[in-house]
Amino acid sequence: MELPEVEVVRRDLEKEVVGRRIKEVEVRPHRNAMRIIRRHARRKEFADLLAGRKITKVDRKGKYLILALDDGDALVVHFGMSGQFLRGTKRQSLPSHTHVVIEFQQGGDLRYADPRTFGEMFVAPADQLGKVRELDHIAIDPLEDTFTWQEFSAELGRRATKLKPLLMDQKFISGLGNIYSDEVLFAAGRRHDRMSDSLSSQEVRRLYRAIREVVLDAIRFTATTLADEAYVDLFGKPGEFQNELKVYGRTGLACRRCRTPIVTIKLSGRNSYYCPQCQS
DNA sequence: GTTTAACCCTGCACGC
DNA sequence: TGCGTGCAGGGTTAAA
Repeated sequence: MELPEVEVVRRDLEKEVVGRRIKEVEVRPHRNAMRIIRRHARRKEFADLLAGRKITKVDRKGKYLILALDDGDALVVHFGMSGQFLRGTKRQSLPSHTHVVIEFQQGGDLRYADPRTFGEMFVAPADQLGKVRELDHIAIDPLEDTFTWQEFSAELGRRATKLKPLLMDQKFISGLGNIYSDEVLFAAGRRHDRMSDSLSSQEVRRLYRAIREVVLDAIRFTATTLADEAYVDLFGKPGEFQNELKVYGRTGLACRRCRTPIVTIKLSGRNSYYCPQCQS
């Protein structure tokens, strides 16, 4: 789950849970639930920090969600690759791999399910929010106003590495993962293995524009739901950007721009898709 | 500074 | 039908 998916969920949460007061939190008995709240020693410790609190705001930092609470603490959530929030009610049975259920006073609940348990959630106390290790190294967000072409260009100048791992590096720019970095590179006409310090200023500008464009487009199409992954929004509805993908997952299919078959290669354990004709 | 691989985990596709 | 194997993926960490 990458920036667009997290942002769509954030917007849903803003409408659905901001202003609601938490009645009770259940951390499910299965041992994997403890993996999700791994920063807390006990189920009760996590639940007690949330009970009685009202959710006042939902922010996003890279792929992290930050739910602000009325006592200044914050519930920090990362979906890993298979985590999801679902809106529900007490009468609805819990989906399999549900690890946490947040019940609201005004009725209804919010479930966190995550089969592969790469996701995580924890309560950060108000006085430590600024120094949460996972959050403070996160680089600039492509949706922020401060993400300018000048800023991007300057940051790029400090590195000398292959473009794809650089785009996926959350300390360089936040929010891009395997899918969107491939889509960004296609939109920019650059290959995954082009060295970042070999780009002309024109190429840098095109890369910058591609990042903004792809991320905004993906959000507009309510993010990407792949066949083997299960991203859905708060109400279980899949995204639609998978129909707009230009290269990701399209091995052997004709490039939408030039009809050349899309190629896939293995790059440090991750699949990379690109058009050998359009990208250089 | 950069690069690679291993690790965490489960569901699923595949071959036999 | 049923088993074993390998793969996917984000982020961290250790090692090269």
